[in-house]
Amino acid sequence: MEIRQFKTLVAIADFGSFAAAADAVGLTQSAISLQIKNLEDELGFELFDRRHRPPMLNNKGVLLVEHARTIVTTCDLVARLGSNDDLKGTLTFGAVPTALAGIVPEALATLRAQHPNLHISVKSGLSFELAGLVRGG
Amino acid sequence: MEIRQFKTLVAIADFGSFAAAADAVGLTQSAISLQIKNLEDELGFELFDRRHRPPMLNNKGVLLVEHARTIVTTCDLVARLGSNDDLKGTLTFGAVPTALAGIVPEALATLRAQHPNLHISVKSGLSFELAGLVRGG
DNA sequence: TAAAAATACTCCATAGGTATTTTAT
DNA sequence: ATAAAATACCTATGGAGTATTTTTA
Repeated sequence: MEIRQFKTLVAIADFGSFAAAADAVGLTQSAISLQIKNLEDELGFELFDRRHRPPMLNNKGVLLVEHARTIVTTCDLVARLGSNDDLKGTLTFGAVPTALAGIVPEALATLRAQHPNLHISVKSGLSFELAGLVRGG
Repeated sequence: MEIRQFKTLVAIADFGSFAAAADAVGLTQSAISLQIKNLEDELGFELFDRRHRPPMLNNKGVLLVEHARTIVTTCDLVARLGSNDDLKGTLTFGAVPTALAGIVPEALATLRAQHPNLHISVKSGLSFELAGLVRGG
């Protein structure tokens, strides 16, 4: 289980195909294919329905994407711990209900504690709805 | 940033020293030392106060341990998704006629295929009627 | 002075790339 | 017929081990 695999999985969910995700994360399609295969092998179950092209997330896949988002988000947060320069302005982000009820509150508290001058706005919605909002700016 | 580094970090926090953590995660002390060094290099700040022996978590280190716990916990959760037993019991849900004729049949088929032990009951009705049923339990 | 961590080096596992084949639309 | 994923093969990066040196309690 590697963070890079989770980032890839999230990218696939957000961009709709292995190839598009490859482009998004700056790797080749075959690398993405292998990452997912290895992840599936390690977990012991499939994440995609391969009878479709591009492969479609199955229900366990969808579930896993949510957890992957948690992990990737936390990593991003961690990566920003170094820059002490205080953030200002407004941050808007979306979260699926599972995340909202899960890690978001605590993450929000941490974020607020570290950046008192940052105004935070949270949108709730399902993955595809959020993706739409992002596309629309 | 690697999951293994976060596991190691948590182990150090829990066991009190690099050497003890090495033992806990089944690696050598030098491997632990390198993992932490690489993590610190990537993040751009130190996690430990080296003037103590064993090194002591500094305040950023303590903060990071919390995030590391989030990540490690989520990974453990993910690893257990495979052994998730099938849903049992009864699921009752309502659908408006349009949905009943549209996406419901296929969704139902999928759901039945994935959870053979789940009994599914469907109520038909208009939105406000269904809302009433939900309120009434 | 005795622990624990850091360093130097070596080896090997594996992630990713290129090229190709397979598959679903 | 075409676009996308899977597969095969190769290379190089870096993670972990052993042995040793440095450090602080």
